[in-house]
Amino acid sequence: MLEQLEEIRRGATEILVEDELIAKLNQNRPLRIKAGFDPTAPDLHIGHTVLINKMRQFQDLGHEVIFLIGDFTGMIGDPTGKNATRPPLTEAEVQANAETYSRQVFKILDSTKTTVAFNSEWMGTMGAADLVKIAAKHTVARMLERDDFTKRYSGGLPIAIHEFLYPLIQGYDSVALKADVELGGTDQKFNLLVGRQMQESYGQTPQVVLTMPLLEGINGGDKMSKSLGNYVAIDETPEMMFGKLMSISDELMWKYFELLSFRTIVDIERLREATQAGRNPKEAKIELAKEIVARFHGTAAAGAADEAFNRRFAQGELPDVIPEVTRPAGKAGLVLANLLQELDLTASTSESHRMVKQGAVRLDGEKATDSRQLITGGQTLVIQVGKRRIVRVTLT
RNA sequence: GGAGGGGUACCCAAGCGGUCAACGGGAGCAGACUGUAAAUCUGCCGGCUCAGCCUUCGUAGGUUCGAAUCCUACCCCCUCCA
Repeated sequence: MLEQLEEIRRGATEILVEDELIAKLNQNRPLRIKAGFDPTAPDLHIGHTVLINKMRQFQDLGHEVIFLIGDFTGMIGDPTGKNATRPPLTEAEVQANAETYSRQVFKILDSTKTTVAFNSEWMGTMGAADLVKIAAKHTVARMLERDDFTKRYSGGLPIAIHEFLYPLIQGYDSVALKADVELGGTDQKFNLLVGRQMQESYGQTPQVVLTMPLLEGINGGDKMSKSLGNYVAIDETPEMMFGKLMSISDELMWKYFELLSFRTIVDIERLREATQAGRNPKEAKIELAKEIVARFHGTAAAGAADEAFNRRFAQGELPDVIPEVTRPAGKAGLVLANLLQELDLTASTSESHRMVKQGAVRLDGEKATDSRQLITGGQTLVIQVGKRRIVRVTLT
């Protein structure tokens, strides 16, 4: 039991209330572990895995993990951490996203030991009277205690009434599932605590709340999220994953080690000391990137991604795989600026002109100098814009 | 219902009759350098048939030689009072 507690604690920010958790563990039965996910985006990113890894841990300890997909609440949009009301998702979008979620999560969780639930199961059939009953269990003052609501309210930003329902429904989910423990990011603390209160109102023993730290996005600062575009999705290609992980700052790398790596704390500390003693931080970052890529794509793919990255960026070689396209050039040929834009290498011809001016455009490795030059048909050439945008085009 | 404040480019935020395609910051992109798509420095950052032209400052009109800046109506947000 003590070892169990030790393992559960690892990496967690907060356990509320730890004594209650001990009491539950002492009952010697599989606990019902709830973790909810909002199906707002079609793929999971490694930020989610911080939590999923913890779920896996509970699973390995013999507890029952419930992967709750908030398909009903998804239509509201979680106001947590938002400074604006979210646009609601349509039922079809939610459905499609939810399916992708449940498929991906089993890259980490053991599917045979996981219960997947959708809160539309009970919320979808609930009548207005029951919803009012739920709403009656909470007050506006308590709702406004929430940091993001307070900020928005005092900052003059709108809060729609239905956003108040989100935490209430999430809390009710715990009642419906009879959750013993609910996991979530630190930003979820308020919602998770509402669950405790809801369960008490419905005569259940309140769940224990365990929060995990939020993983910062690859640009640092903000938390990793789909909408901010600073994420590494778990079904990205090994090369993309590797590249993105290599692009994090040296400082951020250590946070990633802490939250994502399966290495022991001692092991990570050793790496850090070696780096401080003068080892190239790049080396440690490569180890991190390889570990993560290997988790989702296997060791071989991770090694290959490392090599490809090295060839491409350290030695400036062209990537192995270059997208190929064919384009009619017409009799007179095409103006370079327009061609770049048509190939989606630039967003506009204005940008094309700028890129050429900045020396970012290469044709078969030769730096282009005239954005208005005519590219004639009957040739195949490799066009690069910057280091990452590249295409092999055949002009007819 | 009453009184007041506000809506500017991806985000934040200046501007308050011409010198505004619009200060500044963030994000993003590019170049140089390097230890990597780290850090740092520099440049770019509405569109186009690109040294010229066109369309932007909540929406629609108006005043003016000229408006993001003034006027009118409308829409939306916030604060206080009821």
